Amino acid sequence: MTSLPEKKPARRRDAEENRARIVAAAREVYASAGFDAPFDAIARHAGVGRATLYRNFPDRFALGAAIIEDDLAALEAIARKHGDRPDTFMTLLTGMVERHTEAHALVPVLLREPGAPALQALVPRVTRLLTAPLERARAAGLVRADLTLTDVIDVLAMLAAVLADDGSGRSRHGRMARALELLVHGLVPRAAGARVTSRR
Amino acid sequence: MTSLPEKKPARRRDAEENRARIVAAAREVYASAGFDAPFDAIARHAGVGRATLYRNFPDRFALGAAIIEDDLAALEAIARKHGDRPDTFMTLLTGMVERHTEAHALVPVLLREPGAPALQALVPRVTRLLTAPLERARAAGLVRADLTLTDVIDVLAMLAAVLADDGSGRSRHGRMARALELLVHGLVPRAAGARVTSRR
DNA sequence: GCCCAAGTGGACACTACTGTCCGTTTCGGT
DNA sequence: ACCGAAACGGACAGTAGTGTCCACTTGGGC
Repeated sequence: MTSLPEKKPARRRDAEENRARIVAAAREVYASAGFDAPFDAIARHAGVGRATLYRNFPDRFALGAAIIEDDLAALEAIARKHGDRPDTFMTLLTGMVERHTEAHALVPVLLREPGAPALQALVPRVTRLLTAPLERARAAGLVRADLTLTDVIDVLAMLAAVLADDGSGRSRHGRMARALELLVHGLVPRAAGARVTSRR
Repeated sequence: MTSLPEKKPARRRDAEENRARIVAAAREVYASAGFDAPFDAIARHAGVGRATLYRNFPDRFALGAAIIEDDLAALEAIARKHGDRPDTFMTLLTGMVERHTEAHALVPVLLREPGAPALQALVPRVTRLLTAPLERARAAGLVRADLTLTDVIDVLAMLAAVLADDGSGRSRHGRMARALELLVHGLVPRAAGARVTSRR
């Protein structure tokens, strides 16, 4: 069903270029103005008309999906390259922080969008990317034994939360790195017996 | 300057009631529809006209500030009650999770809003609430020695991030508690030497 | 019980964004 | 170089939210 070679009607070169420019522009605009940024602003920033944008991406979710797909591909490449090593999981986590995080931060934000069919299609791919590395990291004792995939999604959401500019002048990268550090090692000292006494 | 007793022009009873109803409604609407929820929806949910809402709160930030002020007062009471105990800091953190978190979650979200004069006025109050307990917790070794106030604000933002409904059916409370647990104890096992090798 | 100031909420004009339509331009095969 | 198809982008009408105005209602001092 996916192997029909005669399915390509041959895209025009300029159309392909425009598509790429739009995705790049969307990256920047989403990063600076948030995911709710006016569609129009993205078109203007990309130097195309709004109609062109709509022709390529029916709605903002499709556009978000395109961005995420790029990043997902990059992360999958990292995972492939690192193979079965038990620290692949941590590498993926830090990889998201390392290579500037606006777009990756969309992953958790968008995955929990209810009415976004284009995005739900990506969920299994994210699952596939993370499941095996997480399992191996757990087996090797690099992460706590009770850490689930759901936890990881939430962790990504938490990391995304510190992306918003707080006017403190600290770079996004610096804040992300610090947040990851806090998350990985926890708020309490390693040796301390402090615990969360949420109910007696 | 604040001690003029003749400054009260005597509010009317029904006006006071409406104001309270609006704040309560805003709590629910913000929680379920997010901080960007239409002002109109809040008015309708409170059973008042939009003009009444605007008369009480010139913009959504003033309304947000009113909500936060309530919660802040509650947390200040907790802090006062716990006095100098070194675990007051953790109690404040868990307190936010315990007593349903929609509104408290606004704290970090709103504190980093750039154009929100009504909110910036609350910053020193938040600072005052947290500084001493944090210091005492650090001194007692209950939290890591390098934990700063800025970190704590980011932690609050991170906790807020898991409030968004993810459709998983897990309760907000449950997710918050889990997120706090992860944050407090970290992703790596207590004994493990795993570290974030973000740059070699 | 009366009256006026305080308070109310529906109506209105305004703005920002959305999504589509259509006349014009550009690509690429011949 | 020519031509048809593909792609473009400005223009347009529709919609949702905002903030204000004003004729009407209500509380509370007298």
